[in-house]
Amino acid sequence: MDHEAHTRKKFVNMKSQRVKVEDSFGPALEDESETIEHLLAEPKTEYVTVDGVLCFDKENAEKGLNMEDFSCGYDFGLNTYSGEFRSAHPRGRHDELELGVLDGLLDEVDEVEDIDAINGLASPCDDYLLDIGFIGQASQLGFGPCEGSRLRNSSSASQSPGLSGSSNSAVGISESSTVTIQEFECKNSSIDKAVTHGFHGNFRQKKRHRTPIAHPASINLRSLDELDNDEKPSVSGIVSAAFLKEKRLRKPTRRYIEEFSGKKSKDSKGREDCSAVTATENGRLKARSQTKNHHQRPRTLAAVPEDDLISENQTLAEFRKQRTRRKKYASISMLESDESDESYESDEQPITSESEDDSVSRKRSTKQDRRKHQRMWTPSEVTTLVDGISQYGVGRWTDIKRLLFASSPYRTPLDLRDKWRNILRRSCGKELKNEARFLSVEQKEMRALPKSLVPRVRELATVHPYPRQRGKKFAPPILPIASKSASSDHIRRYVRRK
DNA sequence: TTTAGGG
DNA sequence: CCCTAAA
Repeated sequence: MDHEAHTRKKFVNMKSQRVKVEDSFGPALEDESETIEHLLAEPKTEYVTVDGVLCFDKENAEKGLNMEDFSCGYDFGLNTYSGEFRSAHPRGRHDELELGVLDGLLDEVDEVEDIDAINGLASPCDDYLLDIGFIGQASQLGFGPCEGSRLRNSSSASQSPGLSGSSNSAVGISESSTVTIQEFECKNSSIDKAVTHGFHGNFRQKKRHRTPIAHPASINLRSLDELDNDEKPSVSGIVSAAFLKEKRLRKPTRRYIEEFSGKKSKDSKGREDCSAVTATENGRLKARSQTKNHHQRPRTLAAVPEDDLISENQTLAEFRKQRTRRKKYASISMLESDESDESYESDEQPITSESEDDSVSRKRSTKQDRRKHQRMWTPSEVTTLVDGISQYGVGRWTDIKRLLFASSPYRTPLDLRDKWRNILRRSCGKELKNEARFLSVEQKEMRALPKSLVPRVRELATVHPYPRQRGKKFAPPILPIASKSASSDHIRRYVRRK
């Protein structure tokens, strides 16, 4: 009795902490399962997890699929979990421990996905991992060493041996289970699909279920669609659960169809390397959601690793394009190791990251990926740029980059050009205009180009009317240098501009 | 692949 | 900074 109450309370706390929702749970719930129901319903992620897994489990049992390792490890997690909660026997002696651990686990996760959780629909991946971990915990605690060991076995069967040692600590178990999931995910795509599907589908359907395995492709698409639409409904759990279900039925976007028509033929196992770099990718939306796996290493899966990389490269031509460009410039100058940050670091993310590191990077990548870190132009840089322009001419951005900015990989020729454009705009047009009104004097100083440069800039500006100069109508018609041939051009410009 | 322009 | 069209 006491335990029950205590349990509930703890859970409520836990949930509200994680989802940051006012707990609307009824104060007194008759039986345990009821309680669980509510708890799960609120932050629909858990709910989904359980359902999905259960379904999956059932599916496995019925179909007798040959996914031993996965279904094994997973089943246990699930069975354990559901059993634990439905049994209405919180098992006094485990209560404290369990809750503690769960709490801890959630905390841990919370750190990782903080904001996402608030948004109601945490990014699927996060949930994914979270839930796995959660289940792992539950199983471990609920059933004690027995189940724990089984779980461990299952995971160790397909996973690196190191994890099998963590039989006793709850953390160890959860970790191993998590790893197992990831493992199989990159190992067996069909399973992956099925599971993903299960996770995001079947909200209220405890008994009936679709046949995930039967149509891996469609499922995959659908679940990916889900991933794609990470516009997170900021609704409370219950509502969004329904909403999600609704959304689930939407047909996948064209992009996904295209993208995975090629991919699914080859088992889309590891998507690691794309995930990390999503920051710079064009189709950012989708890739971001894949950040979950990006740390899994090839190691145990001798069979697959290359394959997926290839498919990845094939499908992400754009991305590759960008990346190669960056790499090129990176190779130009390897110095300034600490300056070449995100952009490059992300390239080798899969290698350096660990399980823990994983969460950190994931957080980061989900956050700031809209723009690649904006870097202020230092006066010296500006000087260099102007130097380069006067030296090599306007428009030779690549040359200038290569020769003068070789040491700053983050400045692409494009950046140089943009900067020049800005400089010009400022130097010729109304110098200060209105833009800097809110800036302090210091800031203005900082922002304004070095005085020594102004004359040069002006000079260059007169020589090379870069964009269509609006401000510098000082010497527009004259153009001492280019009298005839170019003058017509300029005239045309002026005409057109107006 | 690089530049130019527009956003 | 980002994106695209042109070259």
